Amino acid sequence: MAKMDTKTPRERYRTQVRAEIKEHAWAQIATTGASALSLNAIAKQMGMSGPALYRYYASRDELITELIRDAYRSLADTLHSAAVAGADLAALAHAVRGWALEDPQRYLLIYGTPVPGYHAPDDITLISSEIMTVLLDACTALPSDSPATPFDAHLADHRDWAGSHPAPPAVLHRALSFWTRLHGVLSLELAGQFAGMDFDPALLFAAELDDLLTH
Amino acid sequence: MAKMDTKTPRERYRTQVRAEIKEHAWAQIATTGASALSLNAIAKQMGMSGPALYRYYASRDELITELIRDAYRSLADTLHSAAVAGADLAALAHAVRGWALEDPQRYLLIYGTPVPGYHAPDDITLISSEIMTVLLDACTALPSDSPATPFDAHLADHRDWAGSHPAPPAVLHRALSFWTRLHGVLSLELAGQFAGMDFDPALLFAAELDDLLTH
DNA sequence: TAAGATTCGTGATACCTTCTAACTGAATCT
DNA sequence: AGATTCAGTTAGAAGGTATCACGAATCTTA
Repeated sequence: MAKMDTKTPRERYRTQVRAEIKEHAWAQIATTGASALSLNAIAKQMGMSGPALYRYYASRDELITELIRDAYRSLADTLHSAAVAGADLAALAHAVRGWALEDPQRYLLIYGTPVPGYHAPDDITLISSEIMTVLLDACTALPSDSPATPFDAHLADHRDWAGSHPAPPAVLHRALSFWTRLHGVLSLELAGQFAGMDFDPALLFAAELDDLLTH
Repeated sequence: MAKMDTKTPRERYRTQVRAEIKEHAWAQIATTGASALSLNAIAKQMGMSGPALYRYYASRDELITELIRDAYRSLADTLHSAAVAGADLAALAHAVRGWALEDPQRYLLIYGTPVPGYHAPDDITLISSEIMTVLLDACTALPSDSPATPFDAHLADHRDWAGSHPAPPAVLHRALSFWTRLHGVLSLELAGQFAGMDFDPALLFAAELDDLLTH
């Protein structure tokens, strides 16, 4: 396919610098949050002066978009490799939780408060549908004996988002519940909303997951 | 109690300007998000020049904190008056959803991505416990026939956050599930994560609520 | 190998932002 | 009436994004 030798040394240098920029960006985001990300600060940390960074990323937005893309990619890969290793829905849930706790701001970059005007490029939407596919597969593999709800009927007519996945409405419903419920616990935990209360969020997560699997 | 005459005309003017500043702030937040809130822009919109605003709010953080406080207050009032009007858990859920859809950024200001360093003042924490109390009351009023889970046992020993509320562990558990599940659907909807998929989020919300009430 | 083209990094600059400081003028208090 | 308080102004520091023009290093090509 492509030339094996990672192309010219200049491009190698270029991609390496881009990677280094992203590493500093992640470090900064982890401590200050994405909204306070400063290209200037990154440049100084790397020993070069301000505008030099714009040779590698056209704008702050472009860098953040790339970070979002990488975050999605990382989550999709985590789930995919878990699924390949034979993970069931429960294992998938714990994989997501582990991934989120590894770097809370990375999770929140994807699923947290969005900037009103921002629209993710199509390739990112594609990755998110990859994730949904893994989820749907895992839900399909689960026995489903719950009665059809009104929402199930609605989903029978609104299943474009599942692409060509042959899952029945009940499975689509389960996938959505899985997503929203675990996100509910996880996002509140990561946002620190459970801070004062001293119960263990992991147990709430487990309880929600159990309820999801047995009902 | 206090002097009825809303105090001196100067203080009246002061509080009126503070209110006007907050109104402009909310308008700005609704369109640009809280992270892009600009004191300068607000000042210009009000026909006064930049630094004048610092007579009313010592810093950008102080203004945002006040907005957060007002948001919490508004949500607490909404829930409280609904409860007083005899709302059950389902009605409470719809009250929350209505309140959130009224101004998505206001909801996300409370429950969205937090700034890592930020710590809300105590009086805000107090309002949030007010909300929790209304929720616990509504959960108590509901029949509860589910078997005790391991998480229930854990909650029996970690119930400080419920204050002096006499709710049994199963009710505490239900309140937490109520909170996290509805937040799960709501936050993903408000964040636009359901954008591509064309199902109706209201029906997913209703389905989650129904599941919460019947199981 | 030498010339030409490309690309990297720099400093200068424009225009934002938050926020402090010094000053003016008007309203309020004594 | 005189003193004080307080709103609002301009100026400016410090820091941010982003563009531009220029020197310097490197790659390509003849």
